Amino acid sequence: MSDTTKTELFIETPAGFDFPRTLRSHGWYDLPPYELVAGDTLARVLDVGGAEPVTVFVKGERAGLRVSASVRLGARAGARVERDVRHVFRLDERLEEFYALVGGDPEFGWVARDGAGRLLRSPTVYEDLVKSVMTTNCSWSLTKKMVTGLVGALGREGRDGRRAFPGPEAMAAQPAEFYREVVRAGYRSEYLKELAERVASGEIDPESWLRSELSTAELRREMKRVKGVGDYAAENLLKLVGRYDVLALDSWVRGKFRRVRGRGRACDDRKIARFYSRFGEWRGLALWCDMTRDWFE
DNA sequence: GCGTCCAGGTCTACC
DNA sequence: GGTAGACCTGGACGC
Repeated sequence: MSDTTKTELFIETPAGFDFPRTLRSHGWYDLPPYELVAGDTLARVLDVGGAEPVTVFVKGERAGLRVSASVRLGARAGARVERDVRHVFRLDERLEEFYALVGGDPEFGWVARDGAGRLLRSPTVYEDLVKSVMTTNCSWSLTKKMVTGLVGALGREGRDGRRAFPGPEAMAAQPAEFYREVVRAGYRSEYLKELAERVASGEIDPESWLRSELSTAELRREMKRVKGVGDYAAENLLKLVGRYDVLALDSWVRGKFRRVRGRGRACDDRKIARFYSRFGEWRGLALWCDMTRDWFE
């Protein structure tokens, strides 16, 4: 239940939901507009359709999330905030089948017990798409630099000075030089410009991927029509829209698998795929939980 | 200080 | 369909 007429909302979470684990489920919490405050609160600016964006602070409590907004919210803005918070923490995602599957596995039972498996995402698929392009072929520090530059330069500013993630229209209005010189996106600059233009014009609708009836293979092909989105980025996005029958192997996962499961010996992708194949349509999520287990120990 | 390597890959040309 | 080479950037590392 939630009260949308005040600046504070309480949103119930599903049984077993683990706030810290979801918050730090992967690196997104470390990229603007997300900001970790005092180690246990997620701050972020949300564009809720009003004259100015709103900063919200989300903190985990027993059985729910406490959401504080920077300004008094009307009913419509409050509903938007709740929708976005539910979306980014995946509160409506049904994981019972996954937990039943891993619960019967001696090595993966902890996943269900600990409430793992909810991957933090952005309020829009568009934001996840842009960020995914910015994670490719570079260090994490460069990804942070690019995202920080983009948000700092183009994001709408809230009352407290924090900025929202820019929408496709704002991004499409910038020349490729902006992405090269300000965002420092290098060869990705043309890709980002083209992506923003295609989304702003309606040629591509990333939000539709959330409810697409295409098979995972077909949706993957659709995602890869975006320049800058290859196998890894597409599969990462598939996970973020709730398709877990892909692995999204990158150099970090390959290295981690080698250390955790391969006894330090090099493993090719087929071996990694075989290892998680017993989890069927949930193999990508099982892989991610397995590779990040030590983050929370 | 400088050069090299490589990181949460992808694209294009070519076979 | 598979593969080689190019591609921006910036931090780490060796010298």
